[in-house]
Amino acid sequence: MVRAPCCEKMGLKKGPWTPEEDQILISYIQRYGHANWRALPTQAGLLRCGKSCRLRWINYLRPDIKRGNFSTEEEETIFKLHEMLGNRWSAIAARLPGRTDNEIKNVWHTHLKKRLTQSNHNVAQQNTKRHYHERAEVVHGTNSSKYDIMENRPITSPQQSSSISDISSAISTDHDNNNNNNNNNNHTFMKADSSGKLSETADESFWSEVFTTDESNYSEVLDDFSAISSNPIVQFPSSPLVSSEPAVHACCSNIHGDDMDFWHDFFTKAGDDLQELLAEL
DNA sequence: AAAGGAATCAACCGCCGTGCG
DNA sequence: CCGCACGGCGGTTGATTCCTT
Repeated sequence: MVRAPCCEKMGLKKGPWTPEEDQILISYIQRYGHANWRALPTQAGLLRCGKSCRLRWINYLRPDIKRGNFSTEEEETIFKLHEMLGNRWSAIAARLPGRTDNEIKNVWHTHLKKRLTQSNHNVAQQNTKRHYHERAEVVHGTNSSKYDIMENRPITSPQQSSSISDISSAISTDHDNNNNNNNNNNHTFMKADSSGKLSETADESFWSEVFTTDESNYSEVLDDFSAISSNPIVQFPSSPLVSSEPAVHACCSNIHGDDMDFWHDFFTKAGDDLQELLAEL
């Protein structure tokens, strides 16, 4: 049996929602839930299509929506996640409790993108290969002068810092200073060894920079990577400050044959020493 | 105070993946 | 397996508000 035709557009209202419509939608969802968006407006007595009802609820009427300006911490998180995920607004929103994809998208296009452009303009994009070479040394522990053991993170000069860290510091240095201790665990990334046990490895900025060296869309790369790995570790961490790179790192241990060659080439773009790093995995 | 441009953001559009029949 | 409805998503629009001159 074929389903009923898609929403009848005749007579359906468009444009801004009135307070009365909002109240009808809120009351209905509170009482009956929203199992079927298409049927909802008819049952609730609204002259709207299901999509419009869903959008209104998701982006505006939900009780857990956080209104108001984005905090510095939230903006910083958006920068980091956008660097890693691209325009996957729903994925970014999932890591920002109370914020919607639409809201984040708007903030990005109205505020943050401009800041990013300005930041990129100011940051020198020089000596990339040398930079990753040094970073690889850090991972191998052969260049302790560039690695703060106590802080478990590399020491970078302003000229070497990534776009992510530049943006972050541009937004706020106080926040970082106040939260360094709390965030230390988030900056420490893990990888799986041959037994599947997690062990400590490079820090967050290291992996961010590895992946941002490639001009291609990071999210596509990540998707490809996840698709070829059966490692159950491949999960997006729940904390908004933790990127997906450790998961990518972890699933290297399951990659063989042609796939291994692909990723070998991919990492080669970031510097010859990274070949050794991948070989370790 | 008025006009015009810029910024903001709610809402729509169209596409895509998924699941049902 | 195919076609369709549906939910979800990202891109875009346009009305409104804010700012500058």
